[in-house]
Amino acid sequence: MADSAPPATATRSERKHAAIVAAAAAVFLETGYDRASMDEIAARSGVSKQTVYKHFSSKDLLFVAVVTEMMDQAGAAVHQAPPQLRDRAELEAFLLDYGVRIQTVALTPGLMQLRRLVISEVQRFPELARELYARGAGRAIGAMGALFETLRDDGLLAFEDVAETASQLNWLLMGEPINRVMMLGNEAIPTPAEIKRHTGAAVATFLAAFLHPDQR
Amino acid sequence: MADSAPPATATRSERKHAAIVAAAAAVFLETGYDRASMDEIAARSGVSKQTVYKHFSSKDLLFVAVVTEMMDQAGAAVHQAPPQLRDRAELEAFLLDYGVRIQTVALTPGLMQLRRLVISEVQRFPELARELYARGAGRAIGAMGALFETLRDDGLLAFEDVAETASQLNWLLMGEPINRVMMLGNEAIPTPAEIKRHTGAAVATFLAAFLHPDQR
DNA sequence: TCCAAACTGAACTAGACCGTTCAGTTCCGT
DNA sequence: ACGGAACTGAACGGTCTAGTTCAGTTTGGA
Repeated sequence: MADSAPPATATRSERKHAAIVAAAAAVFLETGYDRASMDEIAARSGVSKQTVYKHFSSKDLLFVAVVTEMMDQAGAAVHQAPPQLRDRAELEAFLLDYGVRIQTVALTPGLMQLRRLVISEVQRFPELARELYARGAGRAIGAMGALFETLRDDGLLAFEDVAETASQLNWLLMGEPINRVMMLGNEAIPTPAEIKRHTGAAVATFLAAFLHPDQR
Repeated sequence: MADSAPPATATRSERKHAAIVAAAAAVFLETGYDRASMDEIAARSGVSKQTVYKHFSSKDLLFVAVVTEMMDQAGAAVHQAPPQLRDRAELEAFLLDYGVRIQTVALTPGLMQLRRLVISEVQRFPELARELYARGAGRAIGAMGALFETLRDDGLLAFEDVAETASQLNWLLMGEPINRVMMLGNEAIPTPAEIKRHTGAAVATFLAAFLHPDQR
């Protein structure tokens, strides 16, 4: 019910460890930290409670380990190499592709629920929220900023504040859907067609503001 | 410790009612729904537990009443009449003022914590989250869209999709700060100077994209 | 093959908390 | 001023949970 198929070659202890993390992730995401019961996590792992406490000496530590693991998995799906962009058309095509991709990856039931979970425990586990922010918006904005500086050098973009500019693109793309889905629930996750339309509008606004005058 | 000075002219029952709501708001905001204890709410209200249950027959109902009340109070602080804007300079000045004002009102420790609280209970009380979204971003975008249509009629703005355009302004302004503060905590609330700078950048981008060509 | 480490299953401690109850007191409208 | 409604304070039932303990079983490396 909560397996991610750990390799059968692992030792028994490793298999149990993975099963506990997987079951705990499911239970925490479904019920939140407070209502998640260690007994249910043990039952769903197919493991005794004793064993759960052998691997994770408290509910707090298990929670931190589980959330960190989920962030690792989510982060692994996002990376990509910086592209070579020669003119306005290539830039626009890249931004459209990037916008669709980042929304498709981020607006996932699991990631949105993880976000809600982390926010709901921001007081008790502030370092988890910091980490999620750093790996999400922080990372995206940083990487985009680096790309923008080369594009400015190439005379494709014109702007003053890199961080502000990259942040504006990010929130033109993500602000509306991420906040709507957070509040209205995962049923409000946009369809691919909606993502494409919204991305087109956001990229148009961005280019109207930051495309270098020579490129128009 | 949690009083909002209910008028002394009210009946005893009304005073107790108000005290319960105020104390419950504080406790729910501090600890979240699950960890909030009815005993502590009663104690902080200066009221017996029996009386709490006389006014609110369950923790659920008390929570809904308290959150609704907080949303009412927050919503009352936002309204304003649609302005008359004649040229580019007036429009720009209005947008700068609007941007600063909406951020100043929304990026408040109480409102941010209310947002976290509602998000953390989105599964159990989806109607509260829907309501908060409708009264927050939904209302702001709707009102701004109505204004934008008159500005288009007046030849000040040029755009295709009203809702998308109003949403873009909203998230250019609010996306970055609201999401950063949600994750990094209320210590990350921007200073007035930061709000002003960020608003200037957002409004510049918006006008670059949507100011009518005749107005440049 | 053998033994230490890991695991099982179940019981148990200790505490929190919702919602109820009760006997007695205070308030307020008529 | 009086009677009913609201309130107090404390206790209690019932349920749930984190974490521990224990006696016995399984596993896997040397």
